[in-house]
Amino acid sequence: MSRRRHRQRDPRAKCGAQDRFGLGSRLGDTRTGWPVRLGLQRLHRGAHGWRVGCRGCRGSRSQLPLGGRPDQRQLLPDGHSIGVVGAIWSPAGLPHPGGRRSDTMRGMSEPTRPSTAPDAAFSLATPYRDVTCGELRAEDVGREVSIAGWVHRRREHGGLIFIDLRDRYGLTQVVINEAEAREATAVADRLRNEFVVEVRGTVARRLAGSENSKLDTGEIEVRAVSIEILNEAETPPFYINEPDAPVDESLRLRYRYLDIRRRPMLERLLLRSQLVTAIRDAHRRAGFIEIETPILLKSTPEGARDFIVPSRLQPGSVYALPQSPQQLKQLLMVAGMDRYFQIARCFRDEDLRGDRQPEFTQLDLEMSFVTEERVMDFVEAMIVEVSRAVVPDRPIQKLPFPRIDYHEAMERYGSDKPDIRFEMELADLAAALGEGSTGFHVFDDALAAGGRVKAIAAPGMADASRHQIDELVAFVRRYGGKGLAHVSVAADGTAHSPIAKFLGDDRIAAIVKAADAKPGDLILIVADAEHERVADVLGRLRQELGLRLGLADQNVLAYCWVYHFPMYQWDAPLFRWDATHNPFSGVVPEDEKLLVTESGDPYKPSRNDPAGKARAMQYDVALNGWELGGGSVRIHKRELLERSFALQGYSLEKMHDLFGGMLEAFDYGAPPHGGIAMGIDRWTALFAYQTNIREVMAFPKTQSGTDLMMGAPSEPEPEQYSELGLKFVGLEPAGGGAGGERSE
RNA sequence: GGGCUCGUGGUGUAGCGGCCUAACAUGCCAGCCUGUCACGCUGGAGAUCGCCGGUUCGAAUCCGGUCGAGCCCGCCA
Repeated sequence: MSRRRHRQRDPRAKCGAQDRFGLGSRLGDTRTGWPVRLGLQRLHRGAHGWRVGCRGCRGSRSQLPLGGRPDQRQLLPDGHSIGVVGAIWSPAGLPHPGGRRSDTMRGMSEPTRPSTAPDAAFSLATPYRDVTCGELRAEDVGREVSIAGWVHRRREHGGLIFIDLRDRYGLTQVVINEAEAREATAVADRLRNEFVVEVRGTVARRLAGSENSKLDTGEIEVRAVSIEILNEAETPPFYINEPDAPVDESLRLRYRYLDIRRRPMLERLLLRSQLVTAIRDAHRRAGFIEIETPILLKSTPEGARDFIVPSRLQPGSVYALPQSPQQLKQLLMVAGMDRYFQIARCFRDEDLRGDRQPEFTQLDLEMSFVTEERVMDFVEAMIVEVSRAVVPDRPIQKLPFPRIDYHEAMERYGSDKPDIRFEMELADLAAALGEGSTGFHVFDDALAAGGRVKAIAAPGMADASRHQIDELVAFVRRYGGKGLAHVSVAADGTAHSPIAKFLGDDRIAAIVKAADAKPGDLILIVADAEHERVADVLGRLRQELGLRLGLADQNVLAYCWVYHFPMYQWDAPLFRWDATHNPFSGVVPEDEKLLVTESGDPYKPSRNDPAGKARAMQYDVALNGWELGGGSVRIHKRELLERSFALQGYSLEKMHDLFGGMLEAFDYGAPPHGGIAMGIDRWTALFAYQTNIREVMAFPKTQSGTDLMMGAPSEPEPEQYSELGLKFVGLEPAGGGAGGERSE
């Protein structure tokens, strides 16, 4: 059984991006909708043979032994297309042990396509239906079927009533003819949108000329013999049958179960399911095992705020929900699991954003006996495989992914998650401004204080209006920039700038050159005594302009790595070094000697310690300007871990209180290990052309952390307080109620 | 903790000091219609403009507060 192409009228199809995201590309005809890949050019190391099968339906697989080499692709008379669908690995084998990177890529690049269609062995028929609303075709004409679903729309023509019946799988037109089915007509008269009904009838070809090419089931209709109302429905609070009708989001959240009936949410949840399926498949094939870790954990003070769960059995004590399974996955490496992964729910009690929810999902993985390169190689190959499987139509900008040193990323893009879909890189103007005073005190002051003057050239913005410039200045100030100087390069190549009278023409010309500005460009200059601020402000400006000016191809997936982050960041008020990412991150071997203090006492860190220069074996993966994931190779030796923790301001005692179990475990033979965590919500959102992860979550929370559907959070019952030995303090006397301040 | 935006029949919007006894589209209800598929036609019901207070002869419209939602800064190892 092949579940065929499901395409519907979708007004968003006018938008190329949305069209590409349409179901058609993924739920495509399993025989023809799947783009043919020319697959493996040669067998990579570690593989035991080719896996051969129908590239379309993935059925009838056979295996060829090592050495055998099937033709790329062969079409069989029955329509199956035989070709290489993958490689056979030794049991749970490593796809490319020690393989070169190119081998890695090739080895993992054959996607196993996740499908939401069930296998033939698992019928969707139930006592209420023989078929779903998406599967009847011309060849089914004459069948007597029972079909169930929601009333999508009703069209009445006197004695003739049409019902579009909807379920997850599609839309099928039911016709009720008063002359043929008097009782069914009486029932159909009562039907309203979203009623749940079961229809019995005969599949018939539609009258010539009345086929609907917008529907997969458009060649046929079900002529109703009888209709049973399984459940009536209130008129919904918003349109379910108009996918592009705007609806206030809080209303959608309050009635999320109705929102999910709508096509766009359904599509996104399907996409998410496919993503997770592809992830699981890629990991299984690479020898990873999926292990669940506890949700009730021990609270640690660092990082984000913990969600706290009071313990009834241990009154006065609390569990914490995991911010990530970080320590547990490292313990699994100590436990010898070698390769672990998990689709893990994580919790952080921090303020929300469009890309941040209090609970979210990570792909969490860890590998033993690895180096940074080894982890990045695998993760990259996995990402490529998953991307090609889930969004096969979207090109990946560059393979292998660019690997950019942290400092280089900050220099060139002003961001540790650069959007490399467009250029507009940051240019340093120090050399162009020359020695001595520039004549413009803003620049002079910045440079004299050891700061920077940097610029970007915004293409085509030379004749920006005063209003536009003001807007950019406001933007810059929002992120702590003091101001924004600009030089516009006219079409004839001449440069104009309000600051030309200070700098002089020579310096302006040098700036144009340094910024690599073309005629028509607008050079935007930020100066600050703190070079981090210059990078941050210009980086944000670059990202903003890249999107506003349409420089970024919405369809491209531009993955890149940023690696060798600084190990620590000085925390002035607390007088200690904070781990920039993960307190367990390892230090780059040649920087290990830097993990010392000026004072000589490891427990007395100070601002000028060599540790400030140490680089971590830390890598982030960015996608189109979003931080998609981050990880590191960890410290696996207790001595070094203690030294690092000492710099981070932990006394030996505190260390043992907080990480005692972990440190003890490291005494029992911890292998070198490293891993990464990736944001599943963000990944899905980017795949779905969304900028808000709520759009890819079934039941998200509002920006104030409430669930508008369930009414969470809510005040506990008095018995719950007493059982837990809790007492709320500081709530307003009456009507404080839900959503009040947290109390421990 | 802070800044900005929004809140008008079921839904989406218009109205932004008197012309509003609040408009439009859609939905809803009723009637007609035997080939529609965003069916069509006719008629009808439905909001006092989130809430509280103020300014004014007069407030949906201005001001203050409050509640809710969104975006952002801080925060998020």
